[in-house]
Amino acid sequence: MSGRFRPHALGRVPSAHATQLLPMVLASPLFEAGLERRRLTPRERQKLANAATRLQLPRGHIIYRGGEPADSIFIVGRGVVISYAELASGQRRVAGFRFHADIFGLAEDGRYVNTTRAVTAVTVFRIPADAFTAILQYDAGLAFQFLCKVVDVTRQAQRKSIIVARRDAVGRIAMFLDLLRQMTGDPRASRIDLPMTRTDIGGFLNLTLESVSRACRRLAADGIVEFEPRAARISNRRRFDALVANV
Amino acid sequence: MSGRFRPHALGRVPSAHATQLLPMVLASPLFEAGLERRRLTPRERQKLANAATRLQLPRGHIIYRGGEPADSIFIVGRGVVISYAELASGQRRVAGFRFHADIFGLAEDGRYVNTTRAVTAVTVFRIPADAFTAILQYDAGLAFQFLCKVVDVTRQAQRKSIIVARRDAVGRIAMFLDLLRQMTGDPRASRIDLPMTRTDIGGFLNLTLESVSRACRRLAADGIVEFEPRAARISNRRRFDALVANV
DNA sequence: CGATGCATTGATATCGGTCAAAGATGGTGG
DNA sequence: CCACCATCTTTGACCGATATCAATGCATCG
Repeated sequence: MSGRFRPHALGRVPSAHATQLLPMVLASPLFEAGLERRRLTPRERQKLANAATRLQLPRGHIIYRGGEPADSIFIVGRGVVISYAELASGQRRVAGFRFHADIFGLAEDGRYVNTTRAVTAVTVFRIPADAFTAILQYDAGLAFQFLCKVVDVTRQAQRKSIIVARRDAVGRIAMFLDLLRQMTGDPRASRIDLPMTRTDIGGFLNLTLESVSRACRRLAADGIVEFEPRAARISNRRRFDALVANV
Repeated sequence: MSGRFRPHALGRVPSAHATQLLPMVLASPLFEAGLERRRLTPRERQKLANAATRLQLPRGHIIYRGGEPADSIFIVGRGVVISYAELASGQRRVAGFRFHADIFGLAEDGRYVNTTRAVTAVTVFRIPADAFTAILQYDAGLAFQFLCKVVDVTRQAQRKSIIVARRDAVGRIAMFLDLLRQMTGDPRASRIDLPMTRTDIGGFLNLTLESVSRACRRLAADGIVEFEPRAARISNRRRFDALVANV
């Protein structure tokens, strides 16, 4: 989707939050031609580490709330973080989950958009927005890494919109598991970590927690996915893939 | 949502572009001071016009299909364009609608992601991607305009996700009308153009065309919105706003 | 070991999907 | 200018799936 020419719509954008602009720039045809795979060098890693504060947070800890002034960006070191908007009705629209090496804390109009909470005990690195901007300006390599990250944001937003468009709860759960598998580990792995609650999953998929529970039980009853306390295991790959592809 | 560090996910992107544009964006005064409203100057307009081809297309014309090699970007001059993905099932997931001055034709891996079609008779301007890139690199003003546009993309994607999360068809239609009003005209106007079909609206809202029709009729029966052939008129502002806000 | 949050299961109601058919609209060509 | 045809819209009947309300079971952590 695309709006009209409305420069003022940007509002006041502190420099750090300019980073939000970049994903779209990258998604544009300008950059369509080619980048090879690349990893952080020790030097780049060190640069980031110097600017960062390491935080150890317990499960359930609120990292920031939507609407608060945004002065830092965060990178997940270990654990899982959930990002959600709280609606007037009290319902929570879950925007997504953040895993190892994911960046979060992008802002709009100088304030955080969503609330983020530690799903598990987590280690996160906090980097002041201005320091982060400064690093990116003088380190093309890091800037590039960052661009890769934010492009992923749009990609996953698209994927989410396709998942939620499905009507059947079972299909949504299957696609959700598939999404998690792709984000957190080996895309061909059969075991998938599920540290979040049914409520959180429901918030992401627009389902009630009861529907999530029933859909999971049905997948188990049909011999497609086994559920362990905080994980899922695909027991029938063929039927699982068929379910996921059935869009 | 944010993915993991997967540089290769971008596909093949010439590093030259990424490294040049990023510092430029970050270094620009835009992100230091906040931005005031700004319009295309005659010179900027001329620059774009020189690079563009003007196309007159009839209603229903397919501008490009998802998967085709992407070599140009487009700007809507007059009329409305729809952007959608065709799923394996034959269903269409409508990503959004493009109006006057909207840019579309963003690509992934060198190919268009969605299919775009003229909802009405349209005038669109086609600009080769490389020419467009060149202009942006040497014209910070235009680059800024472009950034404003693409920021709008994320903003609207978020809004769509909230709309689709609603369960009631009537509420979704109301929010959709509200969205259209904000995009196409005076946000306080009571009359809203509706050039797209019920099927197209349903594709956007994840509803069948019958459900769209019923929801519209219900809004009419309740005296909240009147529907004319290709437009809607809000007859009870208070109740309409309450419906929209009831998220 | 008790308490608290989370998951499961059941009964019922509601809402949108599906199938079907008729009605309105707009565009085209005679 | 009018008639016809294609497309879009409205309306109805029925069904199925999920939300909702309610209660029980289960694990995890002090």
